[in-house]
Amino acid sequence: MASSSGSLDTSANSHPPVQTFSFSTHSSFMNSPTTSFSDLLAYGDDEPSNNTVTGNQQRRGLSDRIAERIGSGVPKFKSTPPPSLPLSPPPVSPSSYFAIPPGLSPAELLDSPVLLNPSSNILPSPTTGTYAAQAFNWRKDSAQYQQSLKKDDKYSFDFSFQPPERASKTSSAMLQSSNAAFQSQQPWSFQEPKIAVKQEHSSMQSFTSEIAATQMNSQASNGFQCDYGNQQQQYQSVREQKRSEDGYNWRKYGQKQVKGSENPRSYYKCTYPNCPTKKKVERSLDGQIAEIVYKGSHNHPKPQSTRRSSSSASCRYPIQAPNFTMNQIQDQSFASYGSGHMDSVQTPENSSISIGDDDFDSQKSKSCGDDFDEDEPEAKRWKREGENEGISAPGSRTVREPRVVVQTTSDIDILDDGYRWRKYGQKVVKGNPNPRSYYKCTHPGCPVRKHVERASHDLRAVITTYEGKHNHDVPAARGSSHSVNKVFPENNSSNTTGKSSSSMAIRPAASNHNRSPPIISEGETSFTFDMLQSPGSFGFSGFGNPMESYVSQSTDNVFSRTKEEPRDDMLLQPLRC
DNA sequence: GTAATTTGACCACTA
DNA sequence: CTAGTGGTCAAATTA
Repeated sequence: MASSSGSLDTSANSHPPVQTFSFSTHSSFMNSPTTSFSDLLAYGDDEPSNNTVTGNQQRRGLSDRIAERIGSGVPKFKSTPPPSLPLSPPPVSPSSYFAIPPGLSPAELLDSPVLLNPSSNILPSPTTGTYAAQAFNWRKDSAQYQQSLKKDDKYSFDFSFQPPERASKTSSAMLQSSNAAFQSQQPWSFQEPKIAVKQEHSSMQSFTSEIAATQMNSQASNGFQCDYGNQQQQYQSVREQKRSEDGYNWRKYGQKQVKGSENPRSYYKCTYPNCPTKKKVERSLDGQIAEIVYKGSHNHPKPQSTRRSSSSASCRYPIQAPNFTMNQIQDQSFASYGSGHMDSVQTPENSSISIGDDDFDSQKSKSCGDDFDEDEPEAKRWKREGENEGISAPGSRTVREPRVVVQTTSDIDILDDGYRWRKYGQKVVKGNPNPRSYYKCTHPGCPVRKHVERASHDLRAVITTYEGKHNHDVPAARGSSHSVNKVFPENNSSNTTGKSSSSMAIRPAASNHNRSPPIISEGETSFTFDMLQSPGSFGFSGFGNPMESYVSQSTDNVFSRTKEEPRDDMLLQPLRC
């Protein structure tokens, strides 16, 4: 993938409104006006390794970066924790892009795995990277940024934009950031993670997801509790400190060069006692995250924002669990994917992922993708593990099932990911009673395929697995926003072989600019702010279907849609605290 | 001195 | 059964 260094940026202004999403303020939960978007952003960093980055680097103000980029430079963002975001007033009124409901911090939104999707249509497709792209373009310039950073693993991946000053809280700031985040073209687009490097994996796993996931987690654990008030503080504090990317503390317990990838893979465990969550991070040589895969779900709330100032280990885990945490939400939604980044956020329940080994196997054997071979094993394992670990504690869920808007695919569907797909098969694979639909990208010569199935564990969860990379751009948007969606530059890089992993890896946003907000690749869950706001609580109904639901920014009510799944039946139900 | 990271070795799983 | 690969352990190293 190309890291688009710079390219993204300036165009920021140009962000298509489409991407904009408005948060309608109905939800109480979002009420805290204070949270700034930047905070959100700040929340993002995930990499454990951040630590290594020098403080300066890490701390480097986002503003600086932005300045670099927007004005002049491209913010480098990558590994280091994005320092603060000094958001300069958005060229365009943020509001135009979207309004954040009071109480809801954009940052949170960003954090939320579910990215906001301006257009309800948008599905973050792993392959396309739909969401991610926009939201997470930040990293695009990563290369540059990285350079500035250390190159060894130590990079901090902090995704978080840490606003240097809370000033950023200002709505405008928030807006901007949000915009930026959501719009690929945002002024301060961050570098793309080179993730792209491994697009194969990345397609599914981009860190975007991670970010999102993590963010979500953050929110979940910390934030999404009904009382939002605290969050602000948390975030704030967080900002100041270097935070783990996803908000959790991780201990690296291994690193290895895996076959099929030039990128070393690092293994991390959540430092929280007895927390089974692990994650694997592949970084490109330049230090950018190429792939992140979460395994298991956290059985604890996210560490408080103040979290680890210094090293990851020190993180503090809040003892109290949030009343209503994203985790819960996630349970439904993200959890299903098992280990996705979402997992990180998620509670154990989450881990019930449905992607079964079988699935992968079947893919492989069944001709789905060549590439799968490589990925599969891992994915399988993790999935498996995830399943085992998986916990689904539906019972605890507060969240109601989201209303799912199903995009039905007829012959050719334009899925949320912005690409057009032709259904070419359907099958029940071992390990999952639910039929798996198989789709091919309709673009001539494009090898990308994907299959979608409902998680066996949780019908609400839809598992979408992408195979291959798109060798073309996202088709014209079907709705306004769509064009935006494409997140991942499938096209870009060299790898034609994209693998999609079903694992919930987060993949960094693709370089493509015009894409929609960050995406959780696998989970592909998004929810609209509306959802969030939706009365009752977060309304994260969207979460119900982690992968499936997307947030639609659109003013409409929230509704998550299940990706492809024909779950019409599902209705969004507002979450309640 | 403490804590985190690194790194080689070992183990388990799959083909 | 063997080889290959990935994941984890744990001692050594580094910060």
